[in-house]
Amino acid sequence: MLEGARAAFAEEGLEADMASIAARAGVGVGTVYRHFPTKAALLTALSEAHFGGLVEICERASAQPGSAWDAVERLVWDSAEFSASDQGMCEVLAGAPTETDAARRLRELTARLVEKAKTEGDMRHDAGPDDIPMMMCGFGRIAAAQQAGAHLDWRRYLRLMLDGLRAR
Amino acid sequence: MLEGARAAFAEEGLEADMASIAARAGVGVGTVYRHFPTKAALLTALSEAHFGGLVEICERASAQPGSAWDAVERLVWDSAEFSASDQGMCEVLAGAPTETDAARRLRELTARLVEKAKTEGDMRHDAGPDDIPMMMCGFGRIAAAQQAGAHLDWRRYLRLMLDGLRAR
DNA sequence: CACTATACGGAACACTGATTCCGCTTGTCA
DNA sequence: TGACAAGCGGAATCAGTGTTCCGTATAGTG
Repeated sequence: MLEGARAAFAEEGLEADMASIAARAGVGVGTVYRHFPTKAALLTALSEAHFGGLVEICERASAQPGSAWDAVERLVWDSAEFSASDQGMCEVLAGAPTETDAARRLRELTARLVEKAKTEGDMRHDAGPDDIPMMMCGFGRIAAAQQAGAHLDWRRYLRLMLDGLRAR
Repeated sequence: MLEGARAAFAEEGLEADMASIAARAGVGVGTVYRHFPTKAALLTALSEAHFGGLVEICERASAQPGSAWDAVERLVWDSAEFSASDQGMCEVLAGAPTETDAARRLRELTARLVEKAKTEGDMRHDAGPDDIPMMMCGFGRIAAAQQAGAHLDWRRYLRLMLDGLRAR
């Protein structure tokens, strides 16, 4: 059920309609509504799961040996790879800051890492706690556009952005 | 008429409805349709005008004395300032690449400037012709989100991005 | 097997927003 | 002044999509 919805949002973006979601899940729309009261609730559940995955990626990156900057690069690339093929989640990343537990956790973890990388001298001294979320917001837009056919390249975007964030 | 529509899109974004547009123009919806066959046509006209403004900014920046890199910085900041307060145009910038004369012209001008800045050695050697449009795509998303209340900062975004684009 | 409870599918409904259309106003001309 | 044309406003219409509801199928039970 969740899997079908995920597939629908992933391929069609957030405007995927309930009929399409239900079809992919192999059920009728009524059945979808028996599990989730609204489309928004369904999307929230999916987003929360995705952000949970991002938190895990972030924790894994933080735990790895090496500098905080290495961890930042690692989490950014892994998060992007984890999200890029999912149009729906890219649109969520590009949207207004999500206010769920996992999203808050994520912001906290990235802010901490940024702080550490600054004190280690690898990140520009004026980096702020929201720079990673901001970068991922832009990433979401560019990845979604790319998936929709624009000839943009999110890997290139991240390369530029990370270079901009690194200490000179 | 165009002015009313511009105001509506600027404040409410692209989802501003025809009733709101008509109201701001001080006319009925029928009158709007007497000038533009569809909402999309109206938006296209507005976009074309905006891109015309961006082309002008770009030409002015290119013509100024100084390095090509200076011109790039100038055009990026001026374009952003020119667009940031208009939610509708930010969404257009963030959307799929616009296919109008002015937009194509703009891509051409920025690509030329990038090429020049590279040969002058101020821009990273692997910069591509679409790097400026890509940057402005991200800008559009972040500026629109900021205007909608998110605590993001498009000036900061551009600062990072430009630093990423500059030669080390 | 007959009966009931549960879950399901998808047609019907409700709402939103773009587009159309018609009666009315306003200005022009004889 | 009265007939007519042009332009206008905004109610009516149409279409797309989220949500509800009900007849039907299924599984469990005595």
